[in-house]
Amino acid sequence: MTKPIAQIALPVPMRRLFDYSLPEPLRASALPGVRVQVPFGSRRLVGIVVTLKSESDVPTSKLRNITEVLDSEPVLHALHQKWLHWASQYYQHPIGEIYQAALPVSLRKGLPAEQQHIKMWRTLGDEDAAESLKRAPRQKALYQLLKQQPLTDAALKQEFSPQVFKGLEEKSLIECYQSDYEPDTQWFKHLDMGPAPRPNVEQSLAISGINQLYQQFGCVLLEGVTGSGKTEVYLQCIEPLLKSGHQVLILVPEIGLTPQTVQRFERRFGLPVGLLHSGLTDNERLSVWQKARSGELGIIIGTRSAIFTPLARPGMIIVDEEHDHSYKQQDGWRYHARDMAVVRASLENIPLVLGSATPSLESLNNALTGKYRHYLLKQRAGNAEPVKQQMLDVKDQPLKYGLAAGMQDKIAQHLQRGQQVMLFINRRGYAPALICHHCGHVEMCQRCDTSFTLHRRQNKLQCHHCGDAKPLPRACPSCQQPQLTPVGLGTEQLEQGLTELFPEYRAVRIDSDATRGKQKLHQLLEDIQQGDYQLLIGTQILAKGHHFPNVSLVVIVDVDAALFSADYRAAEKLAQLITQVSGRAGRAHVAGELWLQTHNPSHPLLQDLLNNGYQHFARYALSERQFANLPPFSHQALVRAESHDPRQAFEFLSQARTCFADTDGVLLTGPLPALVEKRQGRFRFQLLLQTAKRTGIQQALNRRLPQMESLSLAPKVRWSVDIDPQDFS
DNA sequence: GCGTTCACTGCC
DNA sequence: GCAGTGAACGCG
Repeated sequence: MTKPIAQIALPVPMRRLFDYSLPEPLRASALPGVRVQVPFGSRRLVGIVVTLKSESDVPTSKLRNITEVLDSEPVLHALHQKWLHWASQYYQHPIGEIYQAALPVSLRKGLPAEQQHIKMWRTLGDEDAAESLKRAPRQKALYQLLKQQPLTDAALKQEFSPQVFKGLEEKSLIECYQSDYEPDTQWFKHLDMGPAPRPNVEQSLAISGINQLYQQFGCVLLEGVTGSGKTEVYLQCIEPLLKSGHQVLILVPEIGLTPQTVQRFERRFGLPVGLLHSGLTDNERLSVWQKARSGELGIIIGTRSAIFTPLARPGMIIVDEEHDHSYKQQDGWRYHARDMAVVRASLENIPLVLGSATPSLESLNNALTGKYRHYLLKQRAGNAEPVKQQMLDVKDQPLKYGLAAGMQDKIAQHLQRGQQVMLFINRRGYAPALICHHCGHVEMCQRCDTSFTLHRRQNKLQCHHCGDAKPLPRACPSCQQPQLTPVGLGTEQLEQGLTELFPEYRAVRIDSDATRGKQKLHQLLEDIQQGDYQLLIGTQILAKGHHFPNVSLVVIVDVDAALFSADYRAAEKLAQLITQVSGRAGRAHVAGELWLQTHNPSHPLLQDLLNNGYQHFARYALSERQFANLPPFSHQALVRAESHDPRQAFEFLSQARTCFADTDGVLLTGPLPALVEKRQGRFRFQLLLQTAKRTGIQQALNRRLPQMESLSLAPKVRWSVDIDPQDFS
């Protein structure tokens, strides 16, 4: 007997499913995992069938009919659904929004999920009209190509401009038609792989260890210093999987997706690689999604949300640079793609490889306790000299553009040797504040209660929290005196300062201001490789995924802020930055150096990192976390709340706290103001929950979230739950 | 007297 | 999240 009720996940922020009745004609096609269109209030929404059942708790009078079934087969298979339900429980996030996040935008809107037709071009008429096209060489070329055989629109558009098609179409020489789409899912039967280099001993160990996990769940932490050949390990683990027709999903950080990496995969395996990143249109995304689902693509490389890509024959998931913070979604459903990958791999029963030169303390702990297999790659290819890391004590030293005299000399030396110098400062703009020299007034963003950053290049003041900008005032808005002085140092000022100090060398700035626009970053990086610039100034962007063989000196202008940050992860982040950039610079015959400017050269974390390296530092940092009972030795959830009236958000969290008062094993901290207390006109507070066991958080929230939802202030303030918070700002 | 804004509620 | 609802406020 077919069941007449369907439970539907709808894209609304409510922690529940909705029951709909299935009219008789739709019963056969409404399988779990298909999309349906339903009436919801006065709207029409696209939802997903979760389960079918015979009865509903909702009175029959309230049940409405499903309007339409949109798919002939499920867009999410049973395992995928199970995974999303786990996520909904783990992240305590509404199931409908999770289903929504797991689908490409085109499918959320209700567009067809199957690529049934493909746009093709063919010639018209029996005679050869090529002669008549003598004066239009492009049209002639296209015509002659199509005379041989019809070709797909997508392939032709790469080579011919739309005008060429238009010209031929108007002469009635070619036409466009729809052909049935037949995916090639049997690519693995005719593979043409390139040669693989011989791995070294460490690589061999890792490769054979990972390959033991064929079609079997297991997590592997591949801890390899930069240049130790992590990618080669990936490649050699992927090879046997592709040969047996399995697919591999590779996650990379947001900016790490370089064309070189992709090319390396394509060349080695002679297969097209599916790419998923923020620059794609909705249709391009859908196309990769479809080809991954049908089994047409062997390799899919993508950023955070690519973890949701369905695979017909999954073989392995790789998370490259697993420590990278861009894997954590920072709004809405705050999932961590690496953690989602662990659970997905376990459900699909396939191996997961986490690779990093600077593993997160979470993953490292799992490796050290034996939960993950652990392989170390310590040997740098070509026996490149490790970069020498040193500190420059800047106490009592006059600083010019943030640089001590000794540092300026060092920079000069390296420049004179014809090498490049890289300088890091994690602040964009010219200066983080503009102060009136006469009355001390500082221009503040009214909505965020933070000082405006001075952007001299664009002649404006900008708030880095809400993006609000205004023109540079000519005089102090408070006392009308004209002497406005920049305070502090940003990338723009450092660039200007270095140009002044070293006028005979060219400086370039790499930050999100300078690299706005898609190809800008790649162009600048290429120019740097070419040696067009000798001084490279930038924020974190410069540390991610790019190698600069001609850089022999790296300067981190100020490390002190991170050492005394309220964020307990700041030291870990700094250590990762220092280690990552050390690996990015220098090559075999150029001895590289890295210098840190600090007022605290005796700081134990710095000492440990510089004397003993990241591996030692990370183990020390872990013991500190254990001592302080911080993650990964405890588990956290952060309830954030914000409101225009500061009392409401605070009061809501105070009441929330009382909801947990008699919940055993939950340590409560707060409500405390957020690190950025006011943002976009809203006052922000947070309440931290901490438990010893991972499941303690879920148990506590399962019991107490309904109570919190029914608090009178709950609908009045904006609030959300962040499981495993990474960022307390 | 009516038009606009705003908080509030239900959505299956 | 969002649309429909009614109460509150403003204006001539």
